[in-house]
Amino acid sequence: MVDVKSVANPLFLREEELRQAIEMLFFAYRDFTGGPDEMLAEIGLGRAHHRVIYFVGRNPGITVSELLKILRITKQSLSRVLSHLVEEEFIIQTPGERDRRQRLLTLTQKGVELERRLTADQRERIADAFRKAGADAVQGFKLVLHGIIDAPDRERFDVSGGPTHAPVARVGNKIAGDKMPGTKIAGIKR
Amino acid sequence: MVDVKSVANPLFLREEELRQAIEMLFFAYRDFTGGPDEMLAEIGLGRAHHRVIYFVGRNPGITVSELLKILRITKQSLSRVLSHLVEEEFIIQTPGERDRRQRLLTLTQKGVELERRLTADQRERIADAFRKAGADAVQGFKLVLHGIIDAPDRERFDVSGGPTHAPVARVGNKIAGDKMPGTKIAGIKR
DNA sequence: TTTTTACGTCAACCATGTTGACTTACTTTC
DNA sequence: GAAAGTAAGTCAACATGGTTGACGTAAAAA
Repeated sequence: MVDVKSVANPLFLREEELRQAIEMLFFAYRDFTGGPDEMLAEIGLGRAHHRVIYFVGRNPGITVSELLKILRITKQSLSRVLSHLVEEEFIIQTPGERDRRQRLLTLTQKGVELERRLTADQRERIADAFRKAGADAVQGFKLVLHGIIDAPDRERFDVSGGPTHAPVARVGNKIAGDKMPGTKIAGIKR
Repeated sequence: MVDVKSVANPLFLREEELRQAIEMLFFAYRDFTGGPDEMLAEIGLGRAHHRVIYFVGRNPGITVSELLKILRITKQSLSRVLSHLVEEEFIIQTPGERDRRQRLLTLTQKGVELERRLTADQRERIADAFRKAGADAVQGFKLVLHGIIDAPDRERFDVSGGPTHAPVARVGNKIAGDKMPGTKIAGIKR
């Protein structure tokens, strides 16, 4: 039989569609973090360490306060994981050149290796999903995620639709102004 | 100038694209849970309570063990939040008819109201993102998320591309067999 | 009747978040 | 050059929500 609701009541469909998205986000995130969590547990680290390692790896020389803005946690909370990572030599701190109050954070070789192992798992999961879904779906995926992210962080991402069907070398089209001089943040590298 | 890397080294682009997706997932989930978290804090509840309320609301009469499978936490952990929710009369437990060992979970009116308030925030965020991105992007979004989710839970979702351009009344096309007789789980309602 | 299952409970522990108060070193401003 | 502001760290106390392990009760299944 025909599903009456979807024909007679578009509002139900909308509600249903949105709930589906909410749930998929829940399940996807749960499974997305599952792999790394297991690896981390084996070496006595947690998800919080992963996040720090990830964003330091992504933004070498990042300052503590920049990292705090990304993670949206308190410095006391960060301190716990960060000092552990420094003790265990996954991360080194070097005083800033221009401002010597800053402690610039960088991964050590050991840190880089761990980061690779952790991210490899997630990258593979995403890559599989991308492959199955196809290039257009990937573009849609990014567009929607982009819209879900709060405005201040949204501009970290260029989602303007890279080379899918007709690869075009986009020349010097500024997408987001650098808010933090001297430091490129999460994913905007041009 | 043209970005040399994306032209000369497609592997770099791929790596870059995957990392971008990883980060967007992080930011999106962080912001996606932010709204409800604030509301919950005001009434002395946490994200864990939200998840329970959500999935009970979605699956009225769900058993404890089914809920545990969805949440992937221990029963001791669930017990803490669940018994609180029962005490505060957001949820009622009724013995199963066929199997009287079971405690079937249902939202009270108070529970339904809270669920609405919490989910409204998330639904609005998703709806905005969907509106901005367009129908095709939404379909891509779902397809990719679907691929990210582990196989066992994947079949909770019908992602076959509903009515976007040409609405078709799909007639009795079985998408996933019921694994749990008598109980419809998260998003599969036909 | 025995065994298995669904659910609950007590206890201890851990990871990771919070607030609040205070310190140190360095930079900026007047 | 002194005062104010800022980057980072620290100590302490607490909350939330996960974990393991052991044990109990009632009902269903073998």
